[in-house]
Amino acid sequence: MPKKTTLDFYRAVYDVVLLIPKGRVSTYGAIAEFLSAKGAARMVGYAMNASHNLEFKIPAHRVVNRNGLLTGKHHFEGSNTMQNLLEEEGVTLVENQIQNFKQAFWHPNKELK
DNA sequence: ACCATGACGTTTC
DNA sequence: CGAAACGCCATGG
Repeated sequence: MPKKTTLDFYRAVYDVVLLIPKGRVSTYGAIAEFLSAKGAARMVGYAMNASHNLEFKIPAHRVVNRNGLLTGKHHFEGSNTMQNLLEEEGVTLVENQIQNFKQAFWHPNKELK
């Protein structure tokens, strides 16, 4: 069997992120856990950073940390690009913090795999 | 090969 | 409740 490579991990991350419904958000930890790489939440963020170089459009703005805080907003073009994109999709934000986070949180289903 | 860094998360103080 | 320490693992110098 072919062994897992980091590329496979990145690809899987993008796959999951693309599955996040519009107006919903997910977290690095949840995605990592879904990919059986629970302790590798940082890698998910790393994958997002690398996603800028890809031709695919990755809705990285739908991925936040477990607090519902837009920790990665500084990695987008402007200073509030991420927030604008989310609000445009119907997510309420206050001071880079997602309101009703529990409600907006979308968890990947293992059945989906 | 070693050390520092990071779009994270949990535990501890 | 806020800050720091630690664990995690890939990437770069």
